[in-house]
Amino acid sequence: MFKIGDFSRLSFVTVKTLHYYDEIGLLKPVKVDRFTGYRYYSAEQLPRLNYIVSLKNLGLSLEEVGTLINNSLTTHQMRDLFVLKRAELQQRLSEERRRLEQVEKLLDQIEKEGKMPEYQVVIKELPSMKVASVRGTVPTYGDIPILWDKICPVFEKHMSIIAGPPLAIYHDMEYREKDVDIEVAIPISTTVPLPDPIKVSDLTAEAKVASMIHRGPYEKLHEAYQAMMAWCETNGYEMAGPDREVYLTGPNDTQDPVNYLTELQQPVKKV
Amino acid sequence: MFKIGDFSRLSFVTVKTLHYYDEIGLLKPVKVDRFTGYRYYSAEQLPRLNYIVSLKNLGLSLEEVGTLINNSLTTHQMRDLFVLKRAELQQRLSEERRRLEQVEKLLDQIEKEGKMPEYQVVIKELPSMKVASVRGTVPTYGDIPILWDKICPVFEKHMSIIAGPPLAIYHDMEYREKDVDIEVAIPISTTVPLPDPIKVSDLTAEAKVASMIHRGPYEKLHEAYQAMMAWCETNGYEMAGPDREVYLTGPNDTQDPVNYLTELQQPVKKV
DNA sequence: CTTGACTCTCCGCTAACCGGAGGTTTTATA
DNA sequence: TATAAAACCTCCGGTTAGCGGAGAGTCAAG
Repeated sequence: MFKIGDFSRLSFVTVKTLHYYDEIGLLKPVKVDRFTGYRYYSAEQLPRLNYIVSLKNLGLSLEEVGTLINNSLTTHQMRDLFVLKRAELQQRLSEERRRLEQVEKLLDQIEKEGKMPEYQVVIKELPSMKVASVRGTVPTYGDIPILWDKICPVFEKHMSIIAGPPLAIYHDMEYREKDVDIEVAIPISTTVPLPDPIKVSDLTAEAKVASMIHRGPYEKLHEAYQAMMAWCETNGYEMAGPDREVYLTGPNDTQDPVNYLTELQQPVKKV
Repeated sequence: MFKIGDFSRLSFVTVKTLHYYDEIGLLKPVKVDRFTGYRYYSAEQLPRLNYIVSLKNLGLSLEEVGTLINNSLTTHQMRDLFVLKRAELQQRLSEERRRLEQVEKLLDQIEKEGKMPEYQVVIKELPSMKVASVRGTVPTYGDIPILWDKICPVFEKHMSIIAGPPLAIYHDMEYREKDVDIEVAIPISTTVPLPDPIKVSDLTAEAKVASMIHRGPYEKLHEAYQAMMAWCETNGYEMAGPDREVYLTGPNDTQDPVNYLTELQQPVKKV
C-alpha cells in the first residue's frame, strides 16, 4: 500500500492526475482512510494504470478508456472500437496534413512575393436560397446594368422582402469577352408575384465554395479572380460550377468605388 | 450597418462566435447601441472576419490571430510566426502518424492472436536516482539471490532511507546462459556509510524507456521479455542500454508467486 | 397593440488536467 | 517531545473556442 505520492513516483503519473482518475472513477485507490481522506494504492493497480496510460497514448479519450476497461468487452467489440479509432485518426491526420500544406504554400508565397498575400480565401458552405432573378446574355461585361435595370425598379416597392445583398451568377463555364450569360438576383424571403422577365427560383446549396472578398472598383475584380484561381491551383481545388459575385457594398451604399466590397463565391471540389 | 444576425448570415459565422470575438477583442462591432446593447456591424468588417477565419483554418489559435492582425507585423515577423507554426504542425503530424501506426499494429495483433495483447508497453522517462548496489557476475540466473544476500541484511537497519522498490540491472547486452553480469540495487534517499561490497552510485536518467509490467512468477519473466522485444520491433524502437527489473511486489510482500509484480524497464531509442 | 423574431447578458458545459489557497496529517529532526 | 517541513486533503478557478439555454429586453409587421 502506497500513499499517493509514492504511487505517483512509481508510476510516473502526477498526483493531480491520480486525483482526477479517482474522481472520474477510472482508478479508485484500493483504500481511502475514512477520517483523513488519504488515498492508498497498491502495486496491484500498476498494471491497470499502465494500461490506462497506454490506451491514452493511442489517442483514446478517458471515457473510451473507461468503457474499454470497465465493461470487459469481447475481442470483437474491442476490434470495432479500434477500427473506429483508426478511422478517426486517419481523418485527423489528413486534416493536419492539409493544414501543414497550406502553411507551406503560404510561406512559399511570402518568400516569393515578399509580403502577405492580399486576398484571403475561406472555404464555406452555401445554403440554398430563394431569389428573384433575371437571366440574360449581354454583349459585354459593361452591359450588365441592363439586367439590373429590369429588376431594380420593381423592387422599389418590395424592399421589405429583400433577404440579402444582390448578387450575380456567371453561367459561362469559361471566360468570354462577348455574349456573357449572366443572372442577376436578389435574395427574397417570401414569394410575391413579379412581372416578366423576373423569375423566382431557388439557388441550389453548395457544399464547398471558395470565398474571397474584393475591395475596390469593379474594374479590378479580375485581380481577385486571378488570385482565386491561383489559390485553387496551389491548394488543390478545382472549380465546379458557376461562380457568384455578391455585392456587399456597391454604388447604392457608397459613392467612392474604392470602398466597394464584393464577395466572390466559386464552387469548388477537391481534385 | 447590419444587426448581428444579418452579419452572421452574410459571413457564415455564428452569432455566438461573433459575441465571443467581440468579447476577446478580435472583432468589435463598428457600433454598439448604448441603451440596448445591440451590436451593429458593417460590411467593411467582412474582410477582417474572413481573414480571421482563414488564419484560424491554418491552425492558429485566436490569440495568435489576434497578435497577427492587431500589431501590424513586418513580413519578417509573419514569416517567423508561420515557420514556427509549421514546425508545430509537423510535430503534431508525426505524433498523429505514430498513433495511427500503433493502432494499426494493435489491430494486426488482434487479428492474428484473436485477442488483446496481454502486455501493455508505455514509454516513459526515468529520472536519475541514488542507489546502494552490489554488482557481480553470477554463474546462472538462479544464483541472483547471492547478491541480494549481500545487500539485504545490511538494510535491515536502514529501512528508513529506502526510497523505492528494489531493482536489478542486467549489464549484459546480449542474453547469456552463464556468468551473468548483474547489479542489484536499492534506491536510497540519503547517503550512509555502507560496508563492502555495497556501493552508492547514481543511476543515470534515461530519456526513453519502454516499461512493461509482468504479473506472476519470475520463471515466466521471459514471456514478458519476448513481448517487450516484439513490441519494440513492431513499434520501431531498438534497445539502447542495460535493462532493469523493478521488483514492485515480491517474496517479501506476498507468498504466492502468482501475485508477484515486476516492472521491466528497457531503455530504447527510435530507429 | 400584440405577437413573434431577434437580441442582450449571464451561467454552465465541454477534456484533462494544473496551480494555488487554506486546512489537516504525517514524518523527520532538534 | 516539540516543532517544523513535507505531504496530503478539498475546493476553486483557469485553460480553448465557443454552444446551449434561461430570463429579460427590443424591434418590426400585421
